[in-house]
Amino acid sequence: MTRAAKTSRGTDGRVATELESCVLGIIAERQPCTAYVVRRDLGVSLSSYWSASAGAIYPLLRRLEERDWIRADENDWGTRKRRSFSLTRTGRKQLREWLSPSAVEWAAAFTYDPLRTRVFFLDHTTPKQRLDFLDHAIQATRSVVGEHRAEKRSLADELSEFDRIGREGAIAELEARLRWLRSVRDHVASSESKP
Amino acid sequence: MTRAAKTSRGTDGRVATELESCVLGIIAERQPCTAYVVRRDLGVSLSSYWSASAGAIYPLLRRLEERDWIRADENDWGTRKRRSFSLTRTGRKQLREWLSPSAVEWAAAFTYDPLRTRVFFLDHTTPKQRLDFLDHAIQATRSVVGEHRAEKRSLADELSEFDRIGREGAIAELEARLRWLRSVRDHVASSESKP
DNA sequence: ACAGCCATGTAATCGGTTACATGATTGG
DNA sequence: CCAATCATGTAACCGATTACATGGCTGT
Repeated sequence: MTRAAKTSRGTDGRVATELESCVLGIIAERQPCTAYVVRRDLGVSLSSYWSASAGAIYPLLRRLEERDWIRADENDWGTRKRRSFSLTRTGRKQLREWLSPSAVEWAAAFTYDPLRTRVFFLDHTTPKQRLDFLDHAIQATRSVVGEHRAEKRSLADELSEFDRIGREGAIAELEARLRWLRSVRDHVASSESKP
Repeated sequence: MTRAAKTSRGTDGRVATELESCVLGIIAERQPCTAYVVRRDLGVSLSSYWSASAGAIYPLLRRLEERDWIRADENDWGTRKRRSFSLTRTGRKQLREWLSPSAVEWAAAFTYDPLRTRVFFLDHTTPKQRLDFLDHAIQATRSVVGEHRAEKRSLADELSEFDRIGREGAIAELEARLRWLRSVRDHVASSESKP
């Protein structure tokens, strides 16, 4: 994705990827916390964007540590170490930078929706396939909205204020997508029947 | 992002990334066309997601050629070759696969919005910074919506049906995001004044 | 003739993915 | 005790990014 500008320049000139910043945020919320907690939080968060795979997170945490944005206390746990991370002063600064107006510009311009991308090319299918695609898209989106709503309800009590607000935002955007898909479907169906 | 599943399995078992599929779509629309045209089309398309950089496109086209999804006729142009690409039969099949219901599931689940991601962590800023962030976000989103509207209007005549529809979708989602941001802003402002 | 854009590429780098390995803990 | 799950990592790969190099065309 844009992959365009997925990084934002921080206070010390260092750049952080979105994922790195997001992890900083999670650590801020849960510190001191382990890599595992970071992964789990990331997994249940809205963003279906990152896989939260170990191969992504562990090296990332090492990077953050090297930059002195996070610090780890080690306590033992069997033969292995168990490391709990907290933000450093610089890390907190970096996080605030990520949440500052200066970072907003490109974030606001960001739009990406793989369903919509496909719609652009729908004229390369037969009318029947088109309707088929749209019907499935509507169905799938509906069910995703449902899941989000259910999850929000079931988590209701344990969600922080901004967690709740964020989830509402995701639902609102999905609903807009759904309304649009329906209008496309209607349009296609009607231009179908009377040409 | 989930980066997760940014690929979809095609008819012959081969997987294609979203970008690869998207390029197949562009070639279908413009064939025979050069790499440069592909890049330009991608650049003006809605998706701020890809940079449409040469370093992405040229190797990608080579890949598609190796898989026999596209074919190039070469005509000379000075000392260099100028290659014009068209879809092969397999390529067309692959494109239709990408536009089939089976690909819809994960595409529908995909949500990502860097502004929203940030809102999740807004409790790690001061109240003042929060409002600042939200005001800028609203402003930036408003202006992006404006640009899209203007562009749609100015291109009106040369847009294909689904181009126009796709752009409307992008605008609709941005407007939903904007409404949500405003409600967040109001909420934050009011919970601010009477704590 | 030269500046500036159009156009085609290559090289190095890097973040994130999948797949794998392995140790610790818990529940039946 | 054994299976399942919790938890911590590593290795190989790969698509996309930035930065660079270079050739051809166009207008003044």
